[in-house]
Amino acid sequence: MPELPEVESTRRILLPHLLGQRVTRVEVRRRDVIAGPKRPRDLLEGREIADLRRRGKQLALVGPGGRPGVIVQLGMTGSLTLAGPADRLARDPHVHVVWELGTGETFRFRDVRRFGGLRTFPDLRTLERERWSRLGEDALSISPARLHEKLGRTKRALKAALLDQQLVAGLGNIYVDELLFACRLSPLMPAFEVTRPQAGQLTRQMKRILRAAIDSGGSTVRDFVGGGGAPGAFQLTHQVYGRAGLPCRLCGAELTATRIIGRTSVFCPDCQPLPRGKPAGNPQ
DNA sequence: ACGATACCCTGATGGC
DNA sequence: TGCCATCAGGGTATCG
Repeated sequence: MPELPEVESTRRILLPHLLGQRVTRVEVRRRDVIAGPKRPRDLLEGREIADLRRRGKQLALVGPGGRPGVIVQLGMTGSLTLAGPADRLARDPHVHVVWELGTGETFRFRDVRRFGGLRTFPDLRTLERERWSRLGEDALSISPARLHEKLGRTKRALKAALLDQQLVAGLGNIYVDELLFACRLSPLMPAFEVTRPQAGQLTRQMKRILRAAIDSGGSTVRDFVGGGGAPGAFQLTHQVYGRAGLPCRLCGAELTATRIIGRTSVFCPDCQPLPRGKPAGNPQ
């Protein structure tokens, strides 16, 4: 499922094909995946694509001078991929919006489960004010001090806090599990008990893991495909995600699965022990 | 205000 | 083979 690395991979693949290209036509096949005005011009028809930005797991298509701005949220199963000129092929019921470029290339928003969607804004300023200001700092740029301060202000389980996009933007279930394993921290420990050195380690490992994942084109779990339609390869290196019941790669203990805020969470009970005392919040 | 929970949705999977 | 239940989960609304 698309988290920061998958979104960034998508951005990098699309960038050279989209930047400076004029959108000749936008075909909206499913209007209800779009929030805000849904006229073709609100989706950049007739305009050039001036920028492709990312904050956390969100991508924004930006027109000249910042007008208009369109947020693309991939959700669980969404993808934004390049394709050839028009589709004469069989209609894919999960392709909801198609952009045609002056070059003859197209790109499309496809989302099977429709947890993702698009959101239009008159300009980038409004987009930033109304949506991106609500997101925490991007996981690739947050400082240890800032992360420590934010974690210190919540009693939730550490994993719940790291999944909160207002606290830090970009982490999802996969990378949080991998991050906590790399730092030997229990997903169930109270966030405020993270020490300053541990926050430093979390920050470093977070960036290391995310960068490595970006370099391998993202994780392909179920049906993520990058901007070029090819799957990523990072799932080959997962240490805990999807490995419940299997032996820990470090100590051999059986990896445990539990649920934290409704998410399956896998960790090593030996390598990631609870500091002592009780877990945070209600891990139901 | 904060934290927990329900809900949206479809496809894959497993049991019978 | 088919049918049903279960599971996956990001973001948001809503509840206490």
